[in-house]
Amino acid sequence: MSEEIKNSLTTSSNAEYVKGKIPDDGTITAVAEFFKVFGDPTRAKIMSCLAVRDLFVNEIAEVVGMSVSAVSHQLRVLRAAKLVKASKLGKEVKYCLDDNHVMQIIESGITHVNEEH
Amino acid sequence: MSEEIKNSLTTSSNAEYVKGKIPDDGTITAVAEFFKVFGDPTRAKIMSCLAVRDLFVNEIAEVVGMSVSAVSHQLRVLRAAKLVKASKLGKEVKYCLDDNHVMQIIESGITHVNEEH
DNA sequence: AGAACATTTGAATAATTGTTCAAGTATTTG
DNA sequence: CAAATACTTGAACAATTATTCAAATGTTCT
Repeated sequence: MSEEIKNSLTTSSNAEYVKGKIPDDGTITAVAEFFKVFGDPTRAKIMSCLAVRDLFVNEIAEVVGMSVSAVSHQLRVLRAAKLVKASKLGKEVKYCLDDNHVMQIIESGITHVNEEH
Repeated sequence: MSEEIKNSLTTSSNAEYVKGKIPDDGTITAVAEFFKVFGDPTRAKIMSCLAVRDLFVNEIAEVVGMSVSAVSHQLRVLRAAKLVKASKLGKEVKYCLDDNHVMQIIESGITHVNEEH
């Protein structure tokens, strides 16, 4: 059978079927955007810290071993993603995890990387 | 009480305590690396497709609306991360998800972005 | 062997991103 | 009020990355 006829019967309809089954573009973009936030070691480490205990910015900086400025920049990203929450106490700012399943997601990542293939 | 003395009692030990409780740097880096792969809309879409049905490269390209070359480049990333698997059938290559909980992770992402705050 | 097809690969380019440094805001303390 | 502290912000820079384009590989079919 010629390639042309074969394509008209199989290839196109296979793609068409899948197109109708996957999430819409907006959802997929949002999900990718969400995971991108986890995809940086500094941010992942910050979230791991806050899973243990609420901390001030300078404490986070000490734990992750980076400048306060660098940490602050990343905290802004995490705040925008609604993954951490800030509360001002005097001149200090205390940060905590904002989302119940943040740590659940990180842990599923840890589970994955600890598996051998 | 002076800041200096206060710091020697509280700030440092708080950071020290958390340092001992978080995963080691290697694990955190690996986890971040893992999530980075999910953090691109093209790759997320490709994985969503393969969750529906195993597909050839040209079919994936048609579904995601990108060039075969661009898709092939991303498939290489996904293969390296052991998230998809390739099998050659004649001159075509069929791809499928390689990992049981790939879709589980994407779905936890979808759940998150669908939640209102 | 040669043409057609499916996929991969490498180099180039444009865009995004993480960190640093310097300066800014806000709060407390002497 | 001035100095010190805690944090944020903006600009600049280096590094990474996604896509495109052209060329290469490998397979099937005549």
